[in-house]
Amino acid sequence: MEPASATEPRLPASEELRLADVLHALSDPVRLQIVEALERAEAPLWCGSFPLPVSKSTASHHFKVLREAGVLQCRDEGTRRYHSVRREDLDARFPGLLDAVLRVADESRPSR
Amino acid sequence: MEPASATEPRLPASEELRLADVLHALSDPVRLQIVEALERAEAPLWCGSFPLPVSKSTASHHFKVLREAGVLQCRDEGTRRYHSVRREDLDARFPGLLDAVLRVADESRPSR
DNA sequence: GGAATAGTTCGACGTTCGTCGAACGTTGCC
DNA sequence: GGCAACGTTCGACGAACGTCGAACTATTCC
Repeated sequence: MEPASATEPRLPASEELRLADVLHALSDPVRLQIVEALERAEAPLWCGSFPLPVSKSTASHHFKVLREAGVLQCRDEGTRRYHSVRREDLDARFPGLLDAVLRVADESRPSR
Repeated sequence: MEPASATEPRLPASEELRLADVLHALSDPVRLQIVEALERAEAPLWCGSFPLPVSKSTASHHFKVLREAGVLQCRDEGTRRYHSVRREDLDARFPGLLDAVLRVADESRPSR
């Protein structure tokens, strides 16, 4: 398949974001952890810049799910792919959703 | 297994609600439709009181998923099992989450 | 008792999911 | 060029999911 022009691997437009897709993307503990780490950080992070309890290929898969649901966007720089949360698009389409998810994410993770 | 004392088929306590479980429960279109209908209605509804695009056994399955995630509670009355959304518990544990989901659910369903 | 209604449970089926290691493509650096 | 770092893709695997119809239980009403 397309060698992936990579820098913009088909993100859904903000009006095309589907609630069920976003909720599904956020319903996995590893992906929740990714979104949380990304939001906690001030600057975009690349895939390998923080620890995840899964292999490299699995992590790549989770990032892809989050991108395709419209939760994350990315920007390639050299050999790294920097990810960040699509805050504005998500807030415009689903007001309050991400806030509600992130507000509880950090307290619910350790107790799990 | 247990013939299900039925009226209270082990709902998780409100402090035990897990975010990933709730998000997963809400990430299916049919279940989203159920929650939406229940919230739209003023009184609790029983399973067969509104149309769903699935069979009776599948609908029963979805209600069970929603109950076990802690999204719904039920009360048996005669041959009917009335369901309602656990509004207060959800709002206490995940403030704003249900509001955010339901705010967008009715606009995203027809356009889907 | 018998019939009707409401919901659950039980296989069964095909699909999707999460996970992995191995192989591969890019990019940057020596 | 060669090599290392980074991420994706490709099977493969078992587990979980969504769906169905059939059988079953419990309740209500005649």
